[in-house]
Amino acid sequence: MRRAAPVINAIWTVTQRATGLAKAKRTLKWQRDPEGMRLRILEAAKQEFSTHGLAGARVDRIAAKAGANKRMLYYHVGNKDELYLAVLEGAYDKIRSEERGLDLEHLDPPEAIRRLIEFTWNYFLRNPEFLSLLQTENLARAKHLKRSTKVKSMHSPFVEMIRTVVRRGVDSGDFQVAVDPVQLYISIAGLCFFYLSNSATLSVIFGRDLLAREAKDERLAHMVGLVLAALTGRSAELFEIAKAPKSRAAVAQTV
Amino acid sequence: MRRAAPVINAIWTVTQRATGLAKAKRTLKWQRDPEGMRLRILEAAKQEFSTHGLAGARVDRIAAKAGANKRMLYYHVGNKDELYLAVLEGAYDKIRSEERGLDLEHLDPPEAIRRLIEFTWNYFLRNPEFLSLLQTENLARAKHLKRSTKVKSMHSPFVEMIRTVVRRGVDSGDFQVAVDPVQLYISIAGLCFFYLSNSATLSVIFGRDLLAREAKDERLAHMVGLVLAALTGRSAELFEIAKAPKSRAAVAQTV
DNA sequence: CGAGAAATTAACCCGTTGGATAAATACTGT
DNA sequence: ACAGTATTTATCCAACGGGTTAATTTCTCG
Repeated sequence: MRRAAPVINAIWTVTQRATGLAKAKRTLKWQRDPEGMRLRILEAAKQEFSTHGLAGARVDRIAAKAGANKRMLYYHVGNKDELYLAVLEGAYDKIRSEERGLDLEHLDPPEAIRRLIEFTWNYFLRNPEFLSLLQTENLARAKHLKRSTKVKSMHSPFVEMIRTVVRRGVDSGDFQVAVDPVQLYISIAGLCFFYLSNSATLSVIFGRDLLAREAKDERLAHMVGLVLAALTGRSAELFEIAKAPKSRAAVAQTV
Repeated sequence: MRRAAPVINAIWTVTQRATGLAKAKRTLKWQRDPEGMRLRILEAAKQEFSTHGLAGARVDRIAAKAGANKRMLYYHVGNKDELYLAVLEGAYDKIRSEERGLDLEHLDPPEAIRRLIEFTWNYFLRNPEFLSLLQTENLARAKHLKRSTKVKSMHSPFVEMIRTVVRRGVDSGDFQVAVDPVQLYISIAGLCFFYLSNSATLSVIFGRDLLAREAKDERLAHMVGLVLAALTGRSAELFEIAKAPKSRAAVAQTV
């Protein structure tokens, strides 16, 4: 916590006065900005909850990070639990909206699956807080999520996407099996999620940095190869295609 | 837990006096049992840390659950952090020892892989606290694990097992690719881990109980099918074999 | 421009919690 | 049996942390 709220607001104020209003009649100690404040609070809370978990999160730290007075959290959002739930809902909202942007319908089935895996992988990489929040919420046995009608109404478009892609793949002969789309969805998410969410312990156990550039590339190739091989039945080719020369060398080394 | 320390000790004492020593000269208020005490403390701590996480765990609750005076935790193990690390080390020690008991060498490769998946799945099912502890530790970015020379020296025998199994499978023609054993290990663990550790949120999202008997059976079948199909290249047959009639119906329904 | 509402700050409250201190009791070897 | 040590109990406490109360300041609109 580098700095308390009033300071930030003071800075803003000074700047605005200097540039915008020329000669202000008196010194403004702070400035109103309810929407901005709410956003800063939620952003700060997201950081705090994802790095410290629910119980480990500190309300004072959230306030400090948001450049706000602690009272503001309760004024704009609610108590710690409500704050946490708001963050969680925001996180689900965000991923759902990005998921909707992914159009798999016009791709040929194997390519669609590849895209799906890549999206999931990259989304997790770009939003590590999402992973942490899910971990935290599961540690709490989804206690809060269960009370959220908002999240429950946000259906992922992926299940339906996968369903049609798989159907098309089976019809075209690309795929050999009509997997349950929910299972496949969970498998893809799981392959990505576990590697990233557990990278800290796994890195210690294996004595190598799983988040290094090469390791991540290799992992993506492996996952795409694994899933597509299972669906198409052509493992050899797929694994080869999936792997960059560098990665193949790494495999040879460890195998 | 069921009973507080003094009570347990009192009961023990009474029993022993009544049966063993006939007429005890005076009433014992408590009994010494350093080893037992330590075990009870660690067991209670495991429960507490796995259900509440590190920050959410309460030292007083651990003491109560262990049937001990709070002071005992510090006397026998150490402060909260040391207690947590001891629990974590115990958890790793346990899984490693069970892993060592799994002999895959004499099985034909596909069967070996199936056994491996089943073991992992069942171990996670039987030891949900292990999953929680890992989640907690990863939330802490493995801060404690990094300091544990003990855990770092406990190498999982699985990587080597997988390496030889894969090699044998490739040689025999059962497998089409020589996957990196570490990647495969992580994938198998991930498929199992994610489903179980995130079952709470996933169950809410999908509106179905992922821990119901049938759902679990179906999941295991799916995972075995997926991995073996990828390795052998014979997806259709494997998925069919893997699925019980009931599960197949479920798939048909959702596909 | 000024009064009332909205937003923000400042200060405090009080139960909780990890940890510590000291006293009491049980055990062990001699 | 008894002295010395190991184990356990009984209290205490200072800091922390979530939440609240009350005062202050800014903004809006008639």
